[in-house]
Amino acid sequence: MTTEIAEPVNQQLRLAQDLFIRRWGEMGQTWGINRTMAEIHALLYIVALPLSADEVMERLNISRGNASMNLRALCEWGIIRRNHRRGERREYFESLSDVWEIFSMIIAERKRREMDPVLETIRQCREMLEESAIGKGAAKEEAVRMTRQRLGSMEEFMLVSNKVFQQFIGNARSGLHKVVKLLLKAF
Amino acid sequence: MTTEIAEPVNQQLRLAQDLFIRRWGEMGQTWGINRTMAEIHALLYIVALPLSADEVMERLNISRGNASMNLRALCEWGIIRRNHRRGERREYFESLSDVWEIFSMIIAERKRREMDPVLETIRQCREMLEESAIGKGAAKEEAVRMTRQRLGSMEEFMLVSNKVFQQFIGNARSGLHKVVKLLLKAF
DNA sequence: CCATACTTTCAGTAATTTCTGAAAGGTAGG
DNA sequence: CCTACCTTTCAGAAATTACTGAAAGTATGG
Repeated sequence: MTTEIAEPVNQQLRLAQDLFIRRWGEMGQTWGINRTMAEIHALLYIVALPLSADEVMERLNISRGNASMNLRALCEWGIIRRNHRRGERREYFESLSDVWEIFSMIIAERKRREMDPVLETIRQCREMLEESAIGKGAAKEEAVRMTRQRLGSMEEFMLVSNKVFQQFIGNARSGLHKVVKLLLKAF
Repeated sequence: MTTEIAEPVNQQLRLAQDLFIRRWGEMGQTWGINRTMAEIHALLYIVALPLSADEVMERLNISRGNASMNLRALCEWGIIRRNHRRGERREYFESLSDVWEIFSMIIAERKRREMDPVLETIRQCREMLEESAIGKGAAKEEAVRMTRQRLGSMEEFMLVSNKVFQQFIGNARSGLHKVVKLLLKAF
């Protein structure tokens, strides 16, 4: 009974989901995330159900290998979860449901992978330009002073950003809402 | 006189700058910015001086065409500026000096290019799933309800984020410092 | 400890992105 | 309106990144 009535609805649902998935994939690309990975996450998020690798590969028209690798990467980012069912061998995957939590995970991971190494490099650069490394008089040279100043500003900016992100992460869902309210009131 | 003393210093300065440039280029890639574009910006930022296209291409070992295209893209992002000198034909380029301002520009541009289109798509998806589009009973189907709920959460999240960014942008340098202090005190 | 039912890996290939260099396009001064 | 000097464009080449599919790996129930 349900099927006869539901068919056009399911079609429409599918269309809407596909639209979202495609757009999300495009956005991912411009943020350095490969399109398929973004699409898989969009799919799991939008259907709001656990899906097997087979269902994912069929729905997105991708190979088994591709699905497997990207599902694993998404698990490593912590934004989808593996999901065993007793009495079944097949594994299912589902997206975290809370958007705030999803973005916390992404921010935390990006900080660790990308901000931290840059901070380390800046520290190294500053060491290379210390008086002890290039001589006392030399450190006063205009070009050196300029570069040191720029390194300092960037370091300060990134340290402050990191602290802010730390707060976000530490406080996850309720914290984020709180932060936002504060921000909006502050101006 | 200066040159004899300064030579090793300049070498060391160059090394430190190159280290920063290379790392910044790597980070750019993982954020969806091509390496050369990130490197050019890193160079202009770190030397804190206007450079000509020729100087850029020589320093980074890239072709004239590549330099030209990426310098133009950076200008479009608003994070470097063209710089004519009276009595000279050659153009010079320099980075914005304020890190907070640089990131404001980047955030504003990304919002416009990437967040806004996604928001538009979400609105479209929700329309496709309204009662008027699929029938009153159908709208109650579990799968439809779930997807609508997810679309709604994502839209809310992005709208709030956009508002926050708006504030950042509108307030630029002093505003950002203010925001940060508030945030850090809030917990 | 085998058969089954899945998952992961990875070498080769396809698709995409980025870069080059030469030609065409400005433009300012003469 | 030329010449000298720079900048931009873009077709083709190079480099990078993503994907496939088949073989190898793993775990579970009998």
